[in-house]
Amino acid sequence: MTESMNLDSADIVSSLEEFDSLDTSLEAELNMLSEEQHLKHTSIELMPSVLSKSSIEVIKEEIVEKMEPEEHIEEQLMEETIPYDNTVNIIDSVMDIVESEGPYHEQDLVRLSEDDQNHSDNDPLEIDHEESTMHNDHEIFSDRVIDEVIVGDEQVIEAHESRAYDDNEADISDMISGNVTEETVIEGSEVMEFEKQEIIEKKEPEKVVTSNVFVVNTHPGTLQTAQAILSNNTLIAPKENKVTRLIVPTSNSDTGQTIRIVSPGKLMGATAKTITLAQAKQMGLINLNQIYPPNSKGNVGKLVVPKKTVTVMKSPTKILPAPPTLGKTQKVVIRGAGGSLKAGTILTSPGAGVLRIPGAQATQLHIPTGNKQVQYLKLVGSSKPGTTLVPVSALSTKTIPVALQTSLLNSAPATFKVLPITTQATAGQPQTSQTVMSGTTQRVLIPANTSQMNNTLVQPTTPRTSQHSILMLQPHVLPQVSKQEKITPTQSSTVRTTANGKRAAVPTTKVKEEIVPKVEVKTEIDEAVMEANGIRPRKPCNCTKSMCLKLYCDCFANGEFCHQCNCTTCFNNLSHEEERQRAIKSCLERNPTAFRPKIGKTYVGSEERRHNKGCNCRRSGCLKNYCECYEAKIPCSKNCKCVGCKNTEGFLRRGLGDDDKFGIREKADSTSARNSCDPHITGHRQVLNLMSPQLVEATCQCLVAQVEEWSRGGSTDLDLAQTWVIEELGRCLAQLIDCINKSLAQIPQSTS
DNA sequence: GAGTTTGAAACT
DNA sequence: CAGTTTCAAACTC
Repeated sequence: MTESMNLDSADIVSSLEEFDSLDTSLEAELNMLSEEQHLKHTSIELMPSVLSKSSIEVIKEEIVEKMEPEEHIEEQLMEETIPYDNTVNIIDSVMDIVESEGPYHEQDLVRLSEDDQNHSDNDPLEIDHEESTMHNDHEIFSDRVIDEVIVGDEQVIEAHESRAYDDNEADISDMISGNVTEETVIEGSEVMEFEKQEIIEKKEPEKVVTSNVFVVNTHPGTLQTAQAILSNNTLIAPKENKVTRLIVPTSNSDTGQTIRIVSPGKLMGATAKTITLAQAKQMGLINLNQIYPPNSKGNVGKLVVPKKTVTVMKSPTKILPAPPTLGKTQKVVIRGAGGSLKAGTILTSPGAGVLRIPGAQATQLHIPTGNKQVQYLKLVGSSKPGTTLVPVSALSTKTIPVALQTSLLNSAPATFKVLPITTQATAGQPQTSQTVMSGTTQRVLIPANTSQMNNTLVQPTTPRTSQHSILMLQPHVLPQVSKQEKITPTQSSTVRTTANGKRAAVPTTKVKEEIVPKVEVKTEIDEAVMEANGIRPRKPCNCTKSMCLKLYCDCFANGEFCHQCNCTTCFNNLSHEEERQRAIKSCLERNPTAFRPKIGKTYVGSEERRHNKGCNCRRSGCLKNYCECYEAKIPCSKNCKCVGCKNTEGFLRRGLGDDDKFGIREKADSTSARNSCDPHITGHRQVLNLMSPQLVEATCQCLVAQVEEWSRGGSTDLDLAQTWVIEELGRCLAQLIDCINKSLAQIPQSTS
């Protein structure tokens, strides 16, 4: 990953943002047009071709006509969603797409990422077509996710209404219960001769006609196909079909027919999508090459695979620990070429389910940014013994630049378990090569073409990837790793302290290669070295009364499941996910930022991290670990309300005399690694010392801390992460320059 | 390891 | 918002 990934991520984010408004508009439009129907049914509406400009104009007029007599609806929608004019703009946007050729442009409905475009010729593209909903600004996660499921030769787009981590009671209830309230599937598949014109031309409002469009119940374990009822030019899916699959004849895929998916939504009443078949084709949703001919049974063809969905996600504004996955679908996108599993394929597994990938296929896993559930990928090679646990660090990277090695996937299908574990994974999992820790997670930086990665994961060979991969492993697996794997001397790592200052960490990260410099540090991964470096796994908690569901519990406060703790009556685990979610909600109600890092940055240009809330120490002088500031190895700030504070030295600025809150200056901790500017060393020697590897390392620590902080904050905004890192780099450079200047200014004095 | 101290979190 | 209680970690012996 690296540049390509960055571009890809940026483009994805951009695309999502661009589509957000359109999606919202479409929803508003559909709300107006099909309000009555979609309140009761999951329906699929077929519309005449809108591919031509004139047709679009017609539709535009129809929309206007339908909107005008319903001013109350319009007003409501304008309040909650978009201005009316946007609806027209949507049509224009659709028209633009129809008129354009090839991959999208920025002004189009969806702009393809660079990565996607690279594969657009041959590979269907995955775009999550997520239903947009109107949540308040406090929602934590995007509320809807569309997952694409591959079942054998079939692929289905499922539109889920995912959990909304929100203050909204209903949303929280959904979140807790794990309900999936909406699943809509479009699929071209085994279809009898489809008489499009017959359907379209039947416009008698109340006439019910059995169509040749089939709605398939795709509930697990069932595959009940029923002919959809055609009513008022709308195909009404059977009401009991919670998950429906529209079967469209292949002959229609290149027509101008419009598929309108109308599904009941809980938050805004109804949600809907309109996609023309031709548009879908052009977008890659429908790949004609994948339309299989009817089989020997005559009217049953194979499938038209809508390979693309479009996901619109709102940037999360809250962090939430380890969301539940019960009843949810996990999605992993296979990138890269090779085999029958083409790039862009989206694999899903229900809950902590299993993804089965045909052998020798995958080259890269992509975790959608909105998929908060997928935090670990447990790669279980059926063709090889052992498993590989691949944690996804709060989706800080959208793509796991980890290829599934061919050998792992050869011949027999590999099994991929998506484990909804935050940080404390199950012990005893055989792991990969060298690991380093990052607080609750550990990252592995794997040099490209490392032959030692044979049994685990290797870097994809696609040219857009860089020479490194990241694996993030749990601290507890380190001993196992050290026993199983040989250390690669060229592996890179850094040592730093996490945002909350409580965890020693040695992350190696390539989240933004061009931003985060690498520091070569030879590391032997064993506990002795870890301890010597001040690295240690997160401490287990000892909670006895809080059931680990209050912020007293560090595990819970850090958004982690308890694992190998000494706690009693622990509810901070998957077995008590419902209680846990309630507790999370409760904490968030008390303090919306409860799960955000306590240690944050000051304003741009500032040099230090600081405790966002500040401490309130009275007796410790802020010189014991009782003090959160001291524990985090940062000086107390103006945010603190401490009494008799002696923790006033600035991080990396000790001795510079500019950060003494109370004029008291005591060395707080001799073991602290925060001092990169020793005031006792002056002159050229000081300058040289300043330019030491330690300083570089410290700088990297700060940069990595930014990424981690961003990650822990639950944000999926890569631009924000980049901004943070750049700002931090600027601060570090400013500090360095400041130190050098001051050192140079002391040279005449020291030498004289 | 038991008891004490401490301060954040939770509660009123 | 302030005062009090609860809690678990840090600390001391």
